[in-house]
Amino acid sequence: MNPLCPPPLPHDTEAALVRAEAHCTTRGTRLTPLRRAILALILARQGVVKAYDLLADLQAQRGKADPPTVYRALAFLVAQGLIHRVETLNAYVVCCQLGHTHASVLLLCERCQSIAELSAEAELNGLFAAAQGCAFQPRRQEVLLTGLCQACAA
Amino acid sequence: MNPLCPPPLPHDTEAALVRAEAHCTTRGTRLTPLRRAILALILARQGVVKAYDLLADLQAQRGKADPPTVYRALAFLVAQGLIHRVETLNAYVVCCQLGHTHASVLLLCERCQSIAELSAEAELNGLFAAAQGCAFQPRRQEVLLTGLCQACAA
DNA sequence: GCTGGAGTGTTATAGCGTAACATTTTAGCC
DNA sequence: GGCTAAAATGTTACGCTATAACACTCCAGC
Repeated sequence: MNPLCPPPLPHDTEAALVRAEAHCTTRGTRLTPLRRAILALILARQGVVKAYDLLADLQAQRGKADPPTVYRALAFLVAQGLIHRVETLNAYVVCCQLGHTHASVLLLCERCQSIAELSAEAELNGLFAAAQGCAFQPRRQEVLLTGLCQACAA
Repeated sequence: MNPLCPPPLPHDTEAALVRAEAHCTTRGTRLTPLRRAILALILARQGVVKAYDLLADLQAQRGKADPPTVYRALAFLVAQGLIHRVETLNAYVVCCQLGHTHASVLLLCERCQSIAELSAEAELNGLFAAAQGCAFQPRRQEVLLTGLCQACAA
């Protein structure tokens, strides 16, 4: 049982898109061609992606595109739990566990900038409990650990 | 033992400045007049502060000021552990526990935007351990819980 | 007094994100 | 099929956030 998330590189883009489509259908939302295209671009970049990079990609594909187009699609994908926003980087990563709303912990390598996703339900629940102990009602979390990935630490 | 951090409002600005000064002296760094002034402005605003608000304050005080002036001071204060940067908000808050490098967990109320700071060493250590279990070497963390503060939940 | 480094001033610009409104597309209904 | 309301997208313009690059000042230590 490896809690680390994805096979970091060889995303199977097609399969991921099919899964995303099913995920949206289940939720009664629509993965429109535009949204699907942008998700595909994110998957194609395999890692952390910036909005304006996607904008450039989209412009390359279609000749013209403006920021709101990208940002709206990103907002939708985040809302569906298909991608995560990484605040520290002003960037986005694909979620590796769509379908089951999970507590995400992101691991960012400060050397190679790679991102992995950790499943740490128990630890996060501890954190939530601690907050509740202070009469704070947590609803969602943003947890980013910065450090060295296995490869870079070697 | 209340893990929640500060008396939320009545910061004793003078005392905090004195403490900050001592903190810097200990570390061999200099809380220059400019840095001190900006820290004072942050303290005066009692809560989460945006860089350009500080810029406006500084301009009001001194007639002229430019972004790098503020950002350099903020970078210094963050480096000294005197304030925290809140990525999600592109904003800054005073640290309530200067002097002992602590693992900060921020609690942001999504209704009134107030920020509190939680001491949850044990839970964070659990998180670090989980990351290390995946051969990731964490160095620092950014943990933000969003939800409802005691007042707003009532 | 010279020098090097830290701190600050100044100008310009890059990067990130959204408001507001127009237009098109879609789904549901008669 | 045609109608309507809501959702989605296109388009324009702009505001906020942040940093690069270079000049200048100040001060400690020799």
